[in-house]
Amino acid sequence: MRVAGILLVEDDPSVRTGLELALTRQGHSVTAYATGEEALDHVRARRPEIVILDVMLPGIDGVEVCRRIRRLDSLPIILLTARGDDLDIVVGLEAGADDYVVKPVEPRVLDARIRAVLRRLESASADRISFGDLVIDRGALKVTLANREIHLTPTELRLLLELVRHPGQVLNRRYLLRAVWDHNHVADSRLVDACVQRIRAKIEPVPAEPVFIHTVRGFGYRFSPP
Amino acid sequence: MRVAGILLVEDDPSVRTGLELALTRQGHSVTAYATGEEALDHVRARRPEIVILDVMLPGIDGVEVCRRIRRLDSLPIILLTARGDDLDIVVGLEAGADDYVVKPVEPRVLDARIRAVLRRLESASADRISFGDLVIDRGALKVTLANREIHLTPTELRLLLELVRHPGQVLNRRYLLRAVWDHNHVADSRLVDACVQRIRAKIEPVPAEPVFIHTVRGFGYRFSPP
DNA sequence: GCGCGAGGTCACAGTTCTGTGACACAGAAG
DNA sequence: CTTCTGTGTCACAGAACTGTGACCTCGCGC
Repeated sequence: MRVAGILLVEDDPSVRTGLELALTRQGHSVTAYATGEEALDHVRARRPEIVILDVMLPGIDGVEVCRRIRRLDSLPIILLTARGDDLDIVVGLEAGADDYVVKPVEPRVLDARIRAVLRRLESASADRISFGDLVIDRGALKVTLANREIHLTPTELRLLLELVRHPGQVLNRRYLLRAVWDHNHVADSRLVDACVQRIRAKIEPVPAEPVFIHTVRGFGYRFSPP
Repeated sequence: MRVAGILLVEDDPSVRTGLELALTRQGHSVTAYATGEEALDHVRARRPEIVILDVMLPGIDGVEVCRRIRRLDSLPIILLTARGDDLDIVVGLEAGADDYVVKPVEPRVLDARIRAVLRRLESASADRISFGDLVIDRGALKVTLANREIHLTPTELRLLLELVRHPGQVLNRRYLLRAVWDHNHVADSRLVDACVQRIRAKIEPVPAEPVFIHTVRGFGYRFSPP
């Protein structure tokens, strides 16, 4: 069961307690506050995983709290409100909210929406890209092939990332020199070729018949997953 | 104005045409189909940016289409339906949808929800993280401070990324040794300290009074943006 | 203030990385 | 086939990186 650090902000004590209890039952870890100021302090100090924010708050209202949180962080925010007219929804979402839920809401629906938002965040911020057996973990700066770790040097990794960034496209040597080495090198040098060769030696099962990095004679190299 | 490649799937011709027109007016580029099969073919062939999917479809229903798209790709999906009861919402979201909208829906509300989902996707997959003047471009593996490029060595970059991954949290030396050097080193070594010092020398305006990487005596280091 | 332990700083040697040039090789053109 | 151009391969020297140990400094408890 996933446990998320939820920050709940709701001024009505009975609604707050009810939601807190329900979300805790769903397996979340919840911290609840009644005002926007407290919520902002909590965000600054503790960085919750997700914020659930009532719109009608005393003091700073929910939409404004949402805007201020956005200035601090890009963490997910779900707005919660009794007012469900179209303009409110549009304004709320444009303030940077990820979802807008109209009260009263079934706890399991809210839970499903929380999970949807978190799931999206996770899959999108996944630090790894994979092409068949080849996995590039950009968070850890590691590359694995069929679960075996491959050691790439910084230059090799940069070149590979640059190629991978444009899958299927042919990138010429001049472009790669600029992008990876960022100096305007002599155009005629074995530099790129040598680096490609070193990468191939590490990631291609049969370097002579490349599966990942293909040579396009007269143009450059193309990364295309098998 | 942002232009998104939207795939719209809706069997009712009048609703389909209406939404297509409205979304086009909002600046999106829309392709519309009436059945799930056509939609799946389109996803396979063209990879739209986002899919808006009616639940009640002839043949394969929307929720099932959603599941099958998820097997192909993690692209965002908004479910659209006339049935708005709680169970439907939960089932729809659990099938992998990013949002669930009940018809009839104001076009500008749908637009706002589309933008919210796309915004989340963008900010999460952004290749660059910035903290004040400090910008870490994980795509290009480059770090800039106040627009001046800072050269970090691979080990330094890894350590910085590891610290940045847990903003506000104190990470102890043992953890960092494992995460960055991944061997169980002698605990008492100046290794981590020396590396932190090297990073500070490069990114801290006044290394003696660090703004980014703070020492927490007795525990370790904490990255916290200024 | 004193002493202690934790962290900062530094220089250096061993290691790794990288750009270069020479040459081999392959594919296209004639 | 011959030639020509573009790419693959390799070894090597210079450059960059990194872990280590010694020593210095700071903060804290006494």
